[in-house]
Amino acid sequence: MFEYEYPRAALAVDCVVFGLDETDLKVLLIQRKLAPFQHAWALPGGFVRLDEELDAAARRELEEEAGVSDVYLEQLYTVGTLGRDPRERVVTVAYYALAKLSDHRIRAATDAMGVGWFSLDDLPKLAFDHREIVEHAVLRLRGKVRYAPIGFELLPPRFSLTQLQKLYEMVLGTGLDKRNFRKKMLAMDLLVETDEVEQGVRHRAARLYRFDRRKYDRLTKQGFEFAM
Amino acid sequence: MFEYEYPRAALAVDCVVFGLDETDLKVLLIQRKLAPFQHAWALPGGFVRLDEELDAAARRELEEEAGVSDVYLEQLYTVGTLGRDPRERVVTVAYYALAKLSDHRIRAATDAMGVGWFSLDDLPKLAFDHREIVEHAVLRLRGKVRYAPIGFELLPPRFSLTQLQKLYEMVLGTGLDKRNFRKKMLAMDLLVETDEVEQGVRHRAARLYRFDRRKYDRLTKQGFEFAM
DNA sequence: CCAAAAGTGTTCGCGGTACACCCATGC
DNA sequence: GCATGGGTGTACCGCGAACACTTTTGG
Repeated sequence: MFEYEYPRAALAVDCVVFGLDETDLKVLLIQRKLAPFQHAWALPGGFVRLDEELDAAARRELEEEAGVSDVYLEQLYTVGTLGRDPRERVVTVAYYALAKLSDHRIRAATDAMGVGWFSLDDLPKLAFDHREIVEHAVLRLRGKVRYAPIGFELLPPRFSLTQLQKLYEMVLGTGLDKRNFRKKMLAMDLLVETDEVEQGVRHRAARLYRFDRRKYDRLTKQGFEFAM
Repeated sequence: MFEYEYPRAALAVDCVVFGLDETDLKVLLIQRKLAPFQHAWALPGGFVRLDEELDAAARRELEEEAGVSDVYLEQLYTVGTLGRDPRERVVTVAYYALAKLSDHRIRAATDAMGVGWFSLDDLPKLAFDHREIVEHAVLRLRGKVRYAPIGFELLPPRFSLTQLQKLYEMVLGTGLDKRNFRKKMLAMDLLVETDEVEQGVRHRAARLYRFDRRKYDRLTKQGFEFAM
């Protein structure tokens, strides 16, 4: 047992993991095994250990609860509303993560009972205030994807411009003009044309590109700002 | 005494309070009375009570330690780096606040030994990792002031366009063209011309304006986005 | 040859930027 | 009358937006 002079809140982390399906932007949820909210869907997360960094705790919980690793992870905000956990005061540091659903390890790891990918407009009832956290994460993603090259974290290492555009359309919730999108994206000079093309499609195969992080870092140091 | 099955981190809040002097953007610091970092300057802040919301804790500490109330307050991010407090694990939710230094109550309240306003480029050595938190807050303020009408939180209720422009120049750290600034700001149609003018200046007195929050809220609902 | 999506240029209008002088006021 | 900052307009350029057809490929 551990004793303190004043009462202390429990500290947790929760993760909103986004993944890009062929057709949809999805969120990773797990089914709770224990009360409260037993059997309800919830964000992966759990308590922070005393000797563990916050983002390490987030990654550990993702691995333990959903088998997910190697994601882009960023802190979202911290919620500590009184009564948000019926048991006791729990303050949770929320994170959002971007996973490459094209990564077969992730597909395999999350292919289990009690772990699932849900479309944003088809979420089940969520435990605690996790619904609000997801909403918040969506807004953040929407804001950030326009000013930072994080969209690429949702795509395979090699992708077509159409895939990239679809991603922006899903995240922003709007249609975009193909010619203008390509012009603007290519003009930033951050994509490298590979000599590969799409495979297994029954129409003209699209050229694949990769994101050049090196170049991005270099340009950024010179004051360049990503914008879409 | 309070007992728990697992060890728990202490939870704190810290506030970076910005204020706009005649000449400078300043940060409010307090001088620590107790170890660790006794006598060092630090951000106002303290431990969160178990029955208290996070932002309420931030406001309470501001009031208790610096006599400051009625500020614009927004969560910044949460730091929990191991070893950041030499005593034990402390996780702190950082906030930033914007205070109207024109408000005489604030000037009076912070006019005490152990409370001081410091220019950003003349900060003393700070306790803990508070220096990093301040840097982070400056970046956030710089990013946000361009896309949200929060600059007004630093000015008196009635202000001249020159004051407003100086504010932007200080926060952004760049010079701005007077005619273009006025054109753009007035074009957003969020400022209301009052019939007052600057007092006690020995040159032509500037017209004073006020920010019309109602109008801003209305326009925002219609999809308008503030940008400078 | 047909279906499906890839790929490609031009025009137009608005908004951002650069730029300099006269005016009002207090002392 | 002079010093100090207040206040104002125009020209240009670049970027974002609108918009449609030809090409490639697999079946």
